[in-house]
Amino acid sequence: MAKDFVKRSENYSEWYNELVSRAGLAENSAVRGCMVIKPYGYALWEKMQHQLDQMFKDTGHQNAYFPLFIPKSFLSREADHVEGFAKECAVVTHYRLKTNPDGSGVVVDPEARLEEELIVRPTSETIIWSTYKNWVKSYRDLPILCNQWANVVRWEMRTRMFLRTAEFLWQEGHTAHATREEAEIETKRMQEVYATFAEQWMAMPVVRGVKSANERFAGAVDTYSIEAMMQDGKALQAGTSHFLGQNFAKAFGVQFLNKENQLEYVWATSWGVSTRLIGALIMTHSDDNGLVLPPRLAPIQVAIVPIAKNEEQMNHINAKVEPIINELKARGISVTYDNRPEYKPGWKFNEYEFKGVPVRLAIGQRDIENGTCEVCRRDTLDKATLPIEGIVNHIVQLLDDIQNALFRRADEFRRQNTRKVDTWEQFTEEIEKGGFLLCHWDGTTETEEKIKELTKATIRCIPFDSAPEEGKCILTGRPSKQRVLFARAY
RNA sequence: CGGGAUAUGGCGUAGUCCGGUUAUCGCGCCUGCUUUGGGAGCAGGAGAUCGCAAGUUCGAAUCUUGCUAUCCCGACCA
Repeated sequence: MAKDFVKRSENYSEWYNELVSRAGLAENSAVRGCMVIKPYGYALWEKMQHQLDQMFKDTGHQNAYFPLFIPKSFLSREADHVEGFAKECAVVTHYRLKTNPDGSGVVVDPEARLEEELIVRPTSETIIWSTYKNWVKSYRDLPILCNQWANVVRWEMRTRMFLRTAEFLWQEGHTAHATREEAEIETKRMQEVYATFAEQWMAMPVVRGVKSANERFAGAVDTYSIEAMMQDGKALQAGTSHFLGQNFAKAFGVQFLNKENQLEYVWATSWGVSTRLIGALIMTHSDDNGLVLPPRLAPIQVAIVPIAKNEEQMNHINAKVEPIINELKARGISVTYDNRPEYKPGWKFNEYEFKGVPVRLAIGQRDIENGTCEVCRRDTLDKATLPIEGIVNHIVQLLDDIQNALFRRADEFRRQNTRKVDTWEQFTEEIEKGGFLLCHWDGTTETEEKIKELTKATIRCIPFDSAPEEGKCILTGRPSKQRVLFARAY
């Protein structure tokens, strides 16, 4: 057990913050609401990025990059869009500083005021659609399937590392299509890409569904999301894919000539996931001993710790371990051999547990004599002493087992904390326990907002796998044809 | 933007009510020796204009006023 570490069950928020900093993922910066992603956290992000990027390319997308700054007038072209983002935009008004006349530091040069203010992108729809206008003339120019890896700024009042920071890293895909059908297929395809990534790579089960009007992206016709359940029972929106209809095409005048030589507006989608996924990963698997990372995303998959009483023993162990390292690397497994003399084995054990390294190998004099090593798996902390002969095959299999076990554990947790609720009384009681509640809802925004006001619970999504079923709205008693997913959310 | 709180070595803190030697302790850091199968022990050492500014006083981390920053609770969070 780690020393002085806040327990998950005692204070989930504190546990989360301390875990993020002690595992070396990130820390709060001098700039309010912003976060420094440390090397280990960034290595994890790079692993995620790499896999997602591959999946985007496999579905026909290309990367591009658009400007950080958006002219203020662009943002206001789409009415819903500007309303949704206006309250959280950072604005650039000047382009120059000058020495303070009283000699103390620098001040903004009032002469250098921009004619039109620039907005630091909170999302790039507007700048991208103003660009796409020039790219699209004919049906032959379609579809446009672009993705950008970038940072965005949303001036949030209250922030939380990885989950909600003023600046964050993400990818945003923006596509243009000739037909509604094609755009709708694209929207769902990307939602499925996200769901696959979450489940197969992050070992995090998600609910696929569509957002209610209230929770929809500003400017979208439909928003599809993947929703995950965190260990404290709260929901986390882990990724969204929006069908934008022709809203942005009309706002920016993006038209094309179809085969019949008629002018048409293009159909659009946008979709994104962010470094918030790291927060999701932490809150899905980690425990009181620190981070638990799924093997497929862990920057370090295997850590090897030698236990030597003197230099001679260390030399023996070094020699014994070298072929194991080479073989692991040859199998595409990332491995760290930590023979730093300044730290003791116990310290290293704790350190790698904190960092969530899936498999740890310990080799000491005892093992050298017996031709064995100790294998410890991070998810269960089970230890086994096994022959070195064939250990690499064992590790390859073990990494696979851990990946599957993590998913099963998270899936089981989610199943246990998802309940059907049919009365208001039951609802107010159950929502306090956390978890997902499947309930009937009359389909109106007013009811949804009333429920939010009374219980802080929101409709996370209308799940795709929710079968048609006659019922009565938990609040109003009006008829409903399907259950929707309620939860308190991050 | 409302309500509450805090600000002391790199980090976490005692001291503040009731002003008075050289500002407390732990972690971390440096040096040395002994250690190494679950965060080692001992000895020595470095490191602080007590958030900033002004005031009261023989004397301020401590009292007063102003400012700044941060945290928590609300509001906000496509």
